[in-house]
Amino acid sequence: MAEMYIRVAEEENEEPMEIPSEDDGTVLLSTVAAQFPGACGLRYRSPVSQCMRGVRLVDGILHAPENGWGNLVYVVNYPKDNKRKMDEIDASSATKIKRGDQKTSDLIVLGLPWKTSEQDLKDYFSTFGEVIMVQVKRDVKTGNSKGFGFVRFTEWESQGKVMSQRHMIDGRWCDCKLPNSKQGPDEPMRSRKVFVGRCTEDMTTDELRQFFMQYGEVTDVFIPKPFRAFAFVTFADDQVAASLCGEDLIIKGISVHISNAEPKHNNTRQMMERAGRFGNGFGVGGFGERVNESC
DNA sequence: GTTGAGCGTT
Repeated sequence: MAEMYIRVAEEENEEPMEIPSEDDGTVLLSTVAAQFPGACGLRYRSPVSQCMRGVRLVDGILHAPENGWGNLVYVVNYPKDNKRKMDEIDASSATKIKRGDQKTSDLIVLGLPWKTSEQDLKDYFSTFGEVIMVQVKRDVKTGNSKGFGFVRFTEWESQGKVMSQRHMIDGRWCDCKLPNSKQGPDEPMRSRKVFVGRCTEDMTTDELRQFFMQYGEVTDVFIPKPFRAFAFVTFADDQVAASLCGEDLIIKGISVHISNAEPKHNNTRQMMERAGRFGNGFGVGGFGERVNESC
């Protein structure tokens, strides 16, 4: 069959575009979609009934009406017959991805000279962008640097640049990477409660409540006594809790890490208890029962 | 008072 084109338009009275058919007279949906992204089919106004008719579509192949394609103008069908909606879906998923990708996180700085201070770090990294947190990890007794620290930028671009190169800091080559606590997929969860790691002793329940209120209604704040450097925050909405998991948030200048409130352990007995609800669920000791309650 | 791959007082 000679090369043939059919006339296709976005709307019935718009200027049509000619779309090539295949050798057997059919038209591939993919060919239509190449010109009209998101297209899922074709329709046309029947010269006989004056009604809109759908074009037969089988396995991505559009089949001509009984009397051939003719000179009719075919109109593109979009999912739910609404192109604007498609655009909105695309836009929202795009921004969703964008948001997810552009969240900054703490970077671990490995290989620091013993003498490097937090001020040194801040001075150095500020050349890459606005720095909102630096830490040098030290021995609690001696105060000596452990030779590594953390840095957090405001801008995702700064973080990317810093991660992509080595750094000469006070005479040593240092590396900046995503810390282990951030690697790997964050496991999904349905809990309304989150674990807040790396709390400092001066953080009060009221302060934590005030801070986390910005994300949603807080129904409970629990800080273990004596001090254990972590806390639990429960939200009214599990989606709020889920959205915070994996994030590093800065409270009073301290970077805290939010994660699933389910304890991470590989204790067989506790795993059996959780999985099968063996025993009475109590007597795990410590705060275990608090972790599981209301989850 | 030392050191030089790692991972932040769960």
